[in-house]
Amino acid sequence: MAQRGRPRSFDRTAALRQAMEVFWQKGYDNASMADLTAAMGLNPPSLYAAFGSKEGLFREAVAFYVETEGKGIWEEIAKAPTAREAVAHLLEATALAYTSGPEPRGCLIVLGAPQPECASPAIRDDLKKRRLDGVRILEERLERAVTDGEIPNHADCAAIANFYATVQHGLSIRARDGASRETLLSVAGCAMAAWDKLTT
Amino acid sequence: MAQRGRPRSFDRTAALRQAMEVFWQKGYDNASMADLTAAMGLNPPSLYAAFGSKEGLFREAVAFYVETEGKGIWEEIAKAPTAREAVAHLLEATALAYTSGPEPRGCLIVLGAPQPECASPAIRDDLKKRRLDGVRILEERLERAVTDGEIPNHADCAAIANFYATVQHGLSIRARDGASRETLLSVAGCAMAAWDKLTT
DNA sequence: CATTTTATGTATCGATTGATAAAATAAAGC
DNA sequence: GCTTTATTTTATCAATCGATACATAAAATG
Repeated sequence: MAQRGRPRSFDRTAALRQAMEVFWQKGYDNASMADLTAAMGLNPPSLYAAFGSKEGLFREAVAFYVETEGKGIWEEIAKAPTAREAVAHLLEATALAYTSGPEPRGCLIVLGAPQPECASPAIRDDLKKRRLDGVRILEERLERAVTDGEIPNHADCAAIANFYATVQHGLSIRARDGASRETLLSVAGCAMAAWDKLTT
Repeated sequence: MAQRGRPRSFDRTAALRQAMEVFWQKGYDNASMADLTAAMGLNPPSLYAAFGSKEGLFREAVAFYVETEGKGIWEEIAKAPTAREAVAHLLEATALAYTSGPEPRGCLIVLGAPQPECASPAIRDDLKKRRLDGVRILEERLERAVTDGEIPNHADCAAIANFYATVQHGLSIRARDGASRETLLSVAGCAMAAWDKLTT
C-alpha cells in the first residue's frame, strides 16, 4: 500500500548523510539548523517533518555513522581468530578510517559532543555510552581470549581494554590535528608493541 | 606611579580562574558570555574592558591553565634524568591531573575547541599548535636520549613521541567519560609496557 | 470530480548570541 | 574642591539560535 499524501521530494538517506557530514565537521552544538538545512538542501519544515528535531537528526546521523564508517572498524573484533589480531585490526582500521579523506576526520562518537555541558545532555550521554560500549567490547574479547587460552588467567583484561580504547580515542585527536596515515599507523604499531608484555 | 581613575573592583586573576573553569567545562564555543559574566561576577562591559573579547579571555584562560594545571605535567620532561622516567612521569602526572576533582576534567587544550569549524579559527589553531608542541617536546626529549646513549640510534623517536602523545590525548576522553584515577594510571602503565620494545 | 492527507516554500516566532552606548559612579592627581 | 580618568550599571544592539504558522502543492481515497 502506497503512502498517502504528497511524497517527499528528497532522498532521506542522502540528506541524512549530508547531515552526518555537518555534525562530523562541526559537532552537535556547533552545527546550526541553517548549516544542516543548507547542506541537506531542505527547508526547515521538511527537515523537522522528516527527523523531528535537531536531536533526533543527530541520533539518526550517529546510527548511520556506526552502520557505515564504524562497521569496518568494529565488526572484526568478534571475527578475528585471536584477540591480538582483533586489537591490531581495530587500531589499524581506525588509523585508515580517520585518514580516509582530505579533511581532518577523527571519530564522530568521540568528537561529536565532548563537552560535559552540552546543549543536549541526552546526546552527550548517548555518545558517552557508545564510547564505553567500545571499551566493554574490547574487554569481553580479551576475556574470551583468556577462556581460549590465548592469554593467561592473570592478565588484567580491563586494564588492557582501557589502554587500547584510550589509544583509539587519542587517534581521533591526532587525526584532527592533521596526522598522516603513516603516523597513525605507526602509533597503532607502537601500541601493539606492548601486547606481549601485557599478556604474559 | 599609581593608576589614574577608578580602580577595578574585582580580582582579575580570580575572575580569570573562573573563566578558565567555564571554558574547561563547556569548551570555547559553548561557553556564552552570559555563562562567563555570571561565573566571574562581572557585568559585560567590565569583562570586555579587562579582557577585550571572548577570544582574548579564552587566550588568557589557556595561558593561565598552562601555568597552573599544565606546569606539573610538562616541566618534568626536561628535568627527568632519563627519557623513560620523563615519559612515565608525563603519563602519570596526566592521569593524576585529569582525576583531581569531582568533575570530569580532561585537558582544556585537547577539549577546549576540538571541532575543525570553530567559531574562532584562531582559537582552534592556537590549541592545535599547543598540542603539536607537546608532540615535538616529547620527540626532542627522545632525541636527547639518543644523544645521551639511553636509546639506540635506530629508534624511531617521532613514532614513539606520537604514540605517547596519542595516549595522553586519549586520557582526556577517558577522563571525561568518568574513568577513575586507578584506571588512568593503569593505562599509563600499559603504555609504558611498550617502552623496552620501542627503544631496543 | 471533491476530499483527505502529507510535503513544501515563505516568512517569522521568542530566545539567546557576542558585543556596546550612554549614563552614573568612584578614585586619583592637581 | 575640581578635573581627569577609568570602572560600573543599565539597557540594548543586530545577528543568529532552534523551531513553527500558514498557505500552497501534490499524491491517494471516495
